[in-house]
This record gives sequence, C-alpha cells and structure tokens, in this order.
Amino acid sequence: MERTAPVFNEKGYAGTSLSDLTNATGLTKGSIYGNFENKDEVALAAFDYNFSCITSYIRERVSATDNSIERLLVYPTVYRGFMKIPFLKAGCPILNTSTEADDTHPKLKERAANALALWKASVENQVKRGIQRNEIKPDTDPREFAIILLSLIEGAIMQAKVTGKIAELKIAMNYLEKLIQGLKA
Amino acid sequence: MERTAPVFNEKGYAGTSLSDLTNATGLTKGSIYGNFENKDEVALAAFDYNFSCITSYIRERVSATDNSIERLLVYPTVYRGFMKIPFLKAGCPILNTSTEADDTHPKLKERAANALALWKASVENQVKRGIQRNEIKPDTDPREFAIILLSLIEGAIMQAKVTGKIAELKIAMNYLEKLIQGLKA
DNA sequence: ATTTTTATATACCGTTTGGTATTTTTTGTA
DNA sequence: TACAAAAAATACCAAACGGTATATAAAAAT
Repeated sequence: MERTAPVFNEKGYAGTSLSDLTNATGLTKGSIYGNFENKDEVALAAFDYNFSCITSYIRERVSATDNSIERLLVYPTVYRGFMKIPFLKAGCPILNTSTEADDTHPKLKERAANALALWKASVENQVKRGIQRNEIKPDTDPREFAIILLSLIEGAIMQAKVTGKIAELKIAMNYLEKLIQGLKA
Repeated sequence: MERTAPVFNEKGYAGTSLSDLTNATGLTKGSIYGNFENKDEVALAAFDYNFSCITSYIRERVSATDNSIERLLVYPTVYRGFMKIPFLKAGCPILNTSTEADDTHPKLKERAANALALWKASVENQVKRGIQRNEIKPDTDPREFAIILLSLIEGAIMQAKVTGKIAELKIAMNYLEKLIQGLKA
C-alpha cells in the first residue's frame, strides 16, 4: 500500500492501471487480486492510506503545541511546504480524489467527502477549544473559519501545483496566518 | 465540441474514452480522427472550449457593470450558483484539469496554468483599475487579492462538489463578498 | 453538371485493460 | 520434519482501448 497509494494520488483512479500497481510494488496481478476484490477496493484502501499519512503528520504537530492559535498555525506552516512532504508531493489526496470522483465514482467521492468533513470538524473543534480557553475571540464563527481555512489551502495547492511556483502558495499561506493571528482574543 | 467538452470536464482526460465521445456526439471514431490528430488534441480543444464558456459568461457580466467593486462582486455572485450553470455543473475546468494533469499530462497542465494566469491577471487588473478610479483603497495588493479570490472560489467549489451541499459554498462566497466590500476606498 | 475537396463512416489492427482459475511458493505451527 | 494455511506467481480470457487505412457520402468550387 505504501508503494501503491502514491501512484493513485499522482495518476488518479482512472489513470492508474493494474500494471502501474504491479510495477510500483513488484507484485503480480494475481497477488494483488488475492488481497483485494477489485481495482475499486485497492483505490479505496489507497485513499485511506494517503489520508492517514496527512492526519498523523498534522496531529503530531498539532499536539506538540498547546495554545489554540499555535495549533491553527500548524496548517499554514505545513502546507506552505507541502511540495517537500513526500506523501503530498502529488497534491492533496482529498482535492485530487474529489475533483476526479465527484461525477464518476460514488464510493471514492464518499471517502473524500468523509475525509473533508473530518478535517473541517477538527479545525472547528480547535476554534471552539480556543474560545473556551479565552485564546480566541468569542465572536469567531468556527464553521465559517474552518471553511475559509480549507478553501484557502486547497485553492492554493491547486495553484501551486499547476503553475509549479510556490509564490502563490506563500502569499495565500501568509494571508491565512494573518487571519489566524487576527483570531486572538 | 459542445457535446464533447462537457464529457471531458465530467470524466477527466484518462476517464474519457473515444467511445464516450462517439456516444456524446453521434459521430464515429473515423470522423473524429479526421478532424483531430489524436485524443490529446481533442482534450486540449475541449479544455479551450470549456474555458471560453466561462470567460465569456464572466466577461458579459463584468462589462455590464462599471464600478470596480461591483465588477469584483460578479465572481462570488456567479460561483455561488455554479451548480446551476450548465458548463460548470461538473465543476471548474481549471480545477478539474489541473488536479488531474499536474503530474501526468504536460500539455493539459500548461493549458490549465495559462487559463489560471489569465484569470488571475484579469482580477488583478480590476483591482488596479479600481485603485486608479478611487473606488478601491490604494494600499490594496492586487496580486494578493487575486490569489485569495481564486483560492476561495476553487476551494469552495471542491467542497461543494464533493459534499453535494451548497452551504459551504454560500459561506465562502459570503466571506469573499465581505472581503470585496472591505476593499472600498 | 462535373469535378474536387471535405467530412463522415466502415472495418480493421495490435495493445492494454480489468479480472480469474490454477499452480507454486512461502510461512507458521505441531 | 511434516503439514496446513496463506500469499504470491503463472497463464490465460474477453472486452475495451487508442488509432488507422480505406471507402463512401456530402459540400463546395469550377
């Protein structure tokens, strides 16, 4: 899976063939189909794996800090350098999977939607926690903030990937940092 | 092309087969290959067509207003209801094409990058024009604003498409409208 | 009206696709 | 060391893939 998941994130579901997977793993088709029912199941497992990589990477850095503002700042800090993070080199799996699957692959779409909802809820909870701890302005709308944060990150990733330049990403993450700093109580 | 382009926007490059195109158009493979060298050329033309649809749709609404703030407000107004606009039902072609092609298809990637640059420059110019006409605060950074606007729109489209709900889109576009209103001189 | 050009259709090609039945190899265990 | 269970490899399949050479029909030009 750790060889397979990056391929799906690069090439997408339709763009990844079984022979791509045998090349990436060194395994044979028969071996893969001994562990997975079909290509769908491999793709779903690959998405879960990719998402779990990000989740643990972020969680580790979030729980290393205590202050809510600092915790939120983990996101712009991490995504500012996403191109250097191995499992994010090909972009955000949620973004990649969403845009491909939204009109074609209900199961993958649902996985991406669930992952997005989890991420959104996590940001919302950080904001709520910050308000309770008097670190964040009490009139802050957690839901609105989470949506803006997610939009800025995903939109900036797309721009950075397609232009190949990190300038736009830098500007967007600077803006997000200012936004987070502005949340201070 | 008007039958073919929507298929590519829905299914992507790798996900669209020649038989998808013959089904969509009623033409035969031979007919298509009489007008295009290969699948690549069809896909590139399809992207151009999709992008031109958006461009003319936006341009029409922008040039119908005069004030720079109102012109910028066209973007949140249009994208707030993108799911009801025929050629945007499957999402933004720039977003869809970028996320698929960025690691796999250099030619398509370049088209998407150029389209994005054009859009960005257009927003930047609207801001610059607004500053010159004393309608927008002179300390506004046109480039930063364009990047934020693009990120918010693309990020919100992704969220709306994958969740199937327009609530997130609405919140993001409300925020963008507030941002634009805050630009007033 | 005839010719030339253009557009479309037909019939085919080799390759790759996702998938499977079967056999071999590896592994854990008694 | 023998044996059962799990994992992997082999060899195959029909269908779909992108693409092409050639024939035919429709337009356009003369």
